[in-house]
Amino acid sequence: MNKNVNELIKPQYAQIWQTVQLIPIGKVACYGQIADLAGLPGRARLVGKALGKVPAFGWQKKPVPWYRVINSQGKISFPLGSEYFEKQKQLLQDEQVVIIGTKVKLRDFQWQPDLAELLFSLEF
DNA sequence: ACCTTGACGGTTC
DNA sequence: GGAACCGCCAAGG
Repeated sequence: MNKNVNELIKPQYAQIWQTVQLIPIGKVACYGQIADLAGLPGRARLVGKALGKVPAFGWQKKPVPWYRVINSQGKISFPLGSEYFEKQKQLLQDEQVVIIGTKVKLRDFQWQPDLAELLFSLEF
């Protein structure tokens, strides 16, 4: 039909990846928050699944900053001490995000998207 | 078509 | 704080 067929095969993933790309450097977002912004309210688990399938070399020529997504309690969702836990922690700290123990202070670092800006960026 | 799997979230105790 | 429980539902087998 058209060249967007690839995106239509897994439309949910595409929307999720696109939304994650909007999280600014030095900020974090929750799985549920991304789901809501992507137009998939209540599907936080799907966000986790989609992030697990992020293309290693980016998507639409841009990287998907998967590490800026954490759970609603401000915690990294990988098992403490696992390879990916450490990797995510490191990448966040590289962006000056402060992690106390295993938690990020959401009050200070959670992304608060500007509605107008969002409407401009997302075209569903 | 049925069953299991999730990088989850909220509610409750 | 934290642990147990349950609802959620697309995707993949």
